[in-house]
Amino acid sequence: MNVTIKDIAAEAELSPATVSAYLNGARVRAENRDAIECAITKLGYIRNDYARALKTRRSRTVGVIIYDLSDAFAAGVSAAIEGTLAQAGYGILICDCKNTGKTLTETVRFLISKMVDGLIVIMPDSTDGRCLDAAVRQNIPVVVVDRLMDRDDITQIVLNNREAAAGAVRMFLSGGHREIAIITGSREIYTHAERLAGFCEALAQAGRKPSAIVDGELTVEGGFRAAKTILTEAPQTTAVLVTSYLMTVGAVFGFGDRPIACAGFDNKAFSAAVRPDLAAVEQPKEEMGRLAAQRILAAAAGESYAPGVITLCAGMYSFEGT
Amino acid sequence: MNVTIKDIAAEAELSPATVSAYLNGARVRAENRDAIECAITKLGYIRNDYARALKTRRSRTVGVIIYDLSDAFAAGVSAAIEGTLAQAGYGILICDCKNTGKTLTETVRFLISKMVDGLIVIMPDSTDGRCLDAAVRQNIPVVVVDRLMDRDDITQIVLNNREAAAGAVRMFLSGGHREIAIITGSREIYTHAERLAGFCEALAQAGRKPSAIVDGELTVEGGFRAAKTILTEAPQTTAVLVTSYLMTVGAVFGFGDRPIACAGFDNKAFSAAVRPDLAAVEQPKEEMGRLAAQRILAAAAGESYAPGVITLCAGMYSFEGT
DNA sequence: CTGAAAGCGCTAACAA
DNA sequence: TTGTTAGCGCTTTCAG
Repeated sequence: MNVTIKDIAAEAELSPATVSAYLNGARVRAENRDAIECAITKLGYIRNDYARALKTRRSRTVGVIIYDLSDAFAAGVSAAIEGTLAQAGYGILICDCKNTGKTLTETVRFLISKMVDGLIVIMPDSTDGRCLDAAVRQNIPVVVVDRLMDRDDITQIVLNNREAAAGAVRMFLSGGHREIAIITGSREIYTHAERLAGFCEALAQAGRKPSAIVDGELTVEGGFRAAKTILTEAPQTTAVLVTSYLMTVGAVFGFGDRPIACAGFDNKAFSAAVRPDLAAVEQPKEEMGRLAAQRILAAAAGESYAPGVITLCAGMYSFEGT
Repeated sequence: MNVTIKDIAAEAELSPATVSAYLNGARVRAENRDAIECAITKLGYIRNDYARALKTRRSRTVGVIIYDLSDAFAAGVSAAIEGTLAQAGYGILICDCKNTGKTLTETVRFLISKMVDGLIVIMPDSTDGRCLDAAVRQNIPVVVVDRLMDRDDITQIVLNNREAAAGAVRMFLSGGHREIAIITGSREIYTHAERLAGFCEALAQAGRKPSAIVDGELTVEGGFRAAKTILTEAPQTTAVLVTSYLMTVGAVFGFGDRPIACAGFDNKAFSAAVRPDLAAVEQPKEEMGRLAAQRILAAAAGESYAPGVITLCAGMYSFEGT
């Protein structure tokens, strides 16, 4: 059997309540403090957070639901969430929907059964917002990152995707480009739909049309093939916006030596290192994660939970003469 | 207040014990089953796993400690762990040491306080194995992935890194290459030290010496710079082994059009998509994660926990005429 | 097949 | 400041 607060109390010849109080920061007579500390190290006591959570009704754990842990964006945001939360003594329970095959609703229930103090969802797809009902009903603060859902009782954090894409287009235009194409992902995915919309709007504003709109799989290979498609079907193209990082890497290879200007998302490090002619829209992953975590922490600390939409701006890095 | 098993019992006019028994798979009279199910959906009951864990002494949660969630290898292994564990109804509590700044010992204690049923550590550095003492003392099964620690009371899962590197060298040799270099990471890191050792051994066996040994930072940029170094300082080089994925991508750019044969780690998808001349050593991330998770599950299921070292073999993909 | 009672380890009143 | 008591929500003997 494990060593409990009772054992410490016995060893220190005090009551469990006193030990508990001390552990929670209350003032205790110096000699008792020493006795407790001594007993703790001697017996190797580690506080049982489950028992504590059961009593206090706070688990100091938050659930993070993401579609795919292997995705760099999601992993980056998750890392920031973890960092912020860990600093406050919280743990994170991660659920990767992709390889569990469970529905969001089931996953939410699973996490509720784990008594999470908050829920952060990073799911790019277009699942119905009702899958969060159970959590909201239990007053669990919910933050959705990187997409918009049709509900006003949760916090949503998104990038200004339209403006980010439009910015890239304007950069191309002012650089003299007139035949501008886009390599994008499925319209089912919020971010890609928005980026495409921003792209088209900015072009329309300049009185132009896209030289090509090519759908690609969200992989290096997808970007590679999409680039080849542009080369053959819209050879007049001189500039291309690519709406995801992996596709950007593939597209760069696909274009090879062709003098085609490229801008992508999240490829800042990649560009800075090996392709300084490649412009990058950089999503503030750290900030998104930190904000999400802080929202949960604030709610857990009793601050009134104010749902709403937080829209962040992307950084634009143009490197050498694009 | 939340709806508990008592509420269900009251609603169904049964005792909590009966409801609990039913929930745990015991046989109940059909009418009672219906009454319980009915009450559950009516009241929206979700079982409190913390209370259950406290009683049963099993949290159905395992802790995963990794150095950096943003690292593709770690994320891939973690995803496999998550998938396997989720299927068994387990949750995973992820701790990213890099951005919490906590020591491994502290993190282990944190996870113990969360009553984890097992611990999986994916830390490439050379931290002393004693940081796992607390977990072992509590009979928590521990699996360490991707490095070897000097203890025989835990399970360790590693790749046969030496053999993997040697295989790449033999491939180069049989392809007619004689001036072979390596771009590698810090010797402090188990995997890089092993791969370098295997590289040197295989060359020595063929009576040759490395044409260059270049240390790089484990990033795209690091690989890029290392490639440039080889170009200037060992221009006779015709083949290069790179010991990490990001460095491989950087090196490919660094070498540009030069006719230098390359082999890297974990770049299979990348190569298949855009550089079919690039050979790849592929680490079985999924298998590593699955094995780790299964070990924990087996131990949790009461099977005797047999510590030891599991050595896996890498896949070798040579693509077009390397 | 069902119920009563005890307790997992902890905290929160309240009393001393 | 410290101790007593009760109870978080669940499971688990042991009777019935």
